[in-house]
This record gives sequence, C-alpha cells and structure tokens, in this order.
Amino acid sequence: MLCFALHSAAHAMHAAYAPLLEPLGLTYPQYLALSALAARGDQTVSELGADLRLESNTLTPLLKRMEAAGWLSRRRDDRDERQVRLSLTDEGRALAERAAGVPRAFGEKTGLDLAEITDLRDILSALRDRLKPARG
Amino acid sequence: MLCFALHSAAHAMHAAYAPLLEPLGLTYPQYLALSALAARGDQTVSELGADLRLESNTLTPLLKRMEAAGWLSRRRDDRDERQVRLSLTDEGRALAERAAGVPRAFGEKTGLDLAEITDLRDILSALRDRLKPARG
DNA sequence: TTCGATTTAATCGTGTGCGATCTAATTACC
DNA sequence: GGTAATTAGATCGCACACGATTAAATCGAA
Repeated sequence: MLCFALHSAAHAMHAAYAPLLEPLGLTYPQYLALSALAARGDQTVSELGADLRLESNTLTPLLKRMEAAGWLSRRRDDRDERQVRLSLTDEGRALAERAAGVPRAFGEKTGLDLAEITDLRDILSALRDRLKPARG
Repeated sequence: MLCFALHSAAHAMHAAYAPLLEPLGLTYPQYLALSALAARGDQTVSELGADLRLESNTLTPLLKRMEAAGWLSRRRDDRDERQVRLSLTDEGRALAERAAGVPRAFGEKTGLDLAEITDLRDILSALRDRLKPARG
C-alpha cells in the first residue's frame, strides 16, 4: 500500500523534526510558515496558504500564535482591507536563521545521500502536483 | 526540501482519499484501523498501535467513535484485564470489503504505473523505518 | 450607480496526533 | 507475601487540518 507508506513516512518525518524544532519553540507547520516568509518576504494569508497548501481556517490561529510569540506582525492591507499582510519581526528573522540548519540535520537522519534526497523530493513533488495542483 | 515534498505529498494523498472514503463514512485514520483489523484479525489496542504507529491517546477516542458507529467491539481481555481486544462486527467487516477497492482508485489518481508505485512504496517504507523503527 | 457576485479572512465544530499524567492490573524481586 | 517496577489504556490540554458558514470589502455588469 503506497498510501500507508506515504502516510507513515510523513509521520516519521514529523517525529524526527520535533526534537530539532522543540528547542526553538516551533511546531512543524510554524516552521514551514516561518521559512516561507523568510524565503519569500512579506505575503498575504492566501499567498502563504497557496505555498503551504493550507486554508485560512488553519492559518489564522497558527499565525495568531506566531504573532503572540513576537515572530511576525499581521496588518490589514491599506489598499484592500480584505487582505492581511504578514511580515516577520527582527526576532522572527533571527529565529528563521537559527532554523535554517534544521533540514541538514534531518537529511543526516534519513541516511540518504544528496542524489537520493533530490530524486525522492522530485518524485514526491510531482506526485503531489498530480494529486492536487497548487491553487486548484 | 525533501521534508516539505514529503509533507505536502502526504497532505495531497489525504485530500485524494477523502472523497473516496466520505461515501463510506470513514476518515483516513479510521480506514487504516479498519483495514488493519480486517487484514490481521482481532488485535489489542497496542498491537494495532504498533501497526499504525499510533499511541493509545490517539487510538482510544478513534476506536470509541468506530465502536459507536457499530463497526467494532472493545472488550477487556479475560486473562489480562489491562488489555482491550478489538474485533470487527459483521457490519465492520462488510464496510472493510466495500473499502477494499479504494487503494486501486487512488492508484489510478496518482498516474503512476505499478512498478513506480512499488518502488516508491519501498523507498518510503525504508525511510520510515530508518527514521522511526516500529515498536521503538 | 447600484446591487448582486466574488474575494479574503475569520469563526465554529469535528477529528486526529502527541506529551504528560493517571489508574488499574500484572510482574518481578527480595 | 508484600512492595516496587512495569505495562496497558484512558484522560487532559494543546496544536493542527478541514468543511461549512459568516462578515466585510471589493468588483462588475446592467
């Protein structure tokens, strides 16, 4: 069953990430949001959601917790007040830098070499996009 | 980033399964539990947890919902009353049969051929076991 | 220009997941 | 045989994740 292999591998990946993120005070989805904002700069909630494949009903409470932690600010856009613009605080950017080493530490845990990691990543990304195109 | 590819592929897999399971009234974890019990026969909560890589704090409420739906029974073992034995009802077995076709329908959605599916499944299972050995 | 359609977040309810803790039952050891 | 250690589930609190709905802002067509 491919489905269970995929499910349980993602599960194990989560478990492997947890001890790496726990010292930073981050959950895995928070880490993804922080990294996306650090990589792409300020974004709206929907833009971030398109990147992470998450809806506002998931992101809103997650982002509020990150705002309460002092890592980002949420402000209504002046031009279009329906949109909420997200920007990392200095503290958030500093945390993102500290978190930048985490994927390398995870890569070592996998026991795969760089080529294997790249191949697997591409296969999974293609599978994801076939199952669920971004913004669709 | 392998981690995001894995995370988002599992996410997309979930989304692809949902419309297949919804007519049966099953969530994805419930489908896994039902399939495991149908395949392996009666099990205790910990045995099922070892298969699915889940703890009792996750399984107990899930199994109670499935018991309330009439798909399985939970009974303390006579020999060792710490253990709870799970067995599918007739209704549960019938549902498991109806659900047996779901992986095939999912396989078609992936657009992969059988060899690709098998390869990917083995790679992911091996990765999972390296990250998090069963029962350990 | 105005009123309906669309877009964007937020809110609510349900269902996982897990760490920490609890209770009850069983086993191990002196 | 009695007490400590272990084991099996259950409970609690927190954090996602999503479907459905709501509210507000904006857009568009008659």
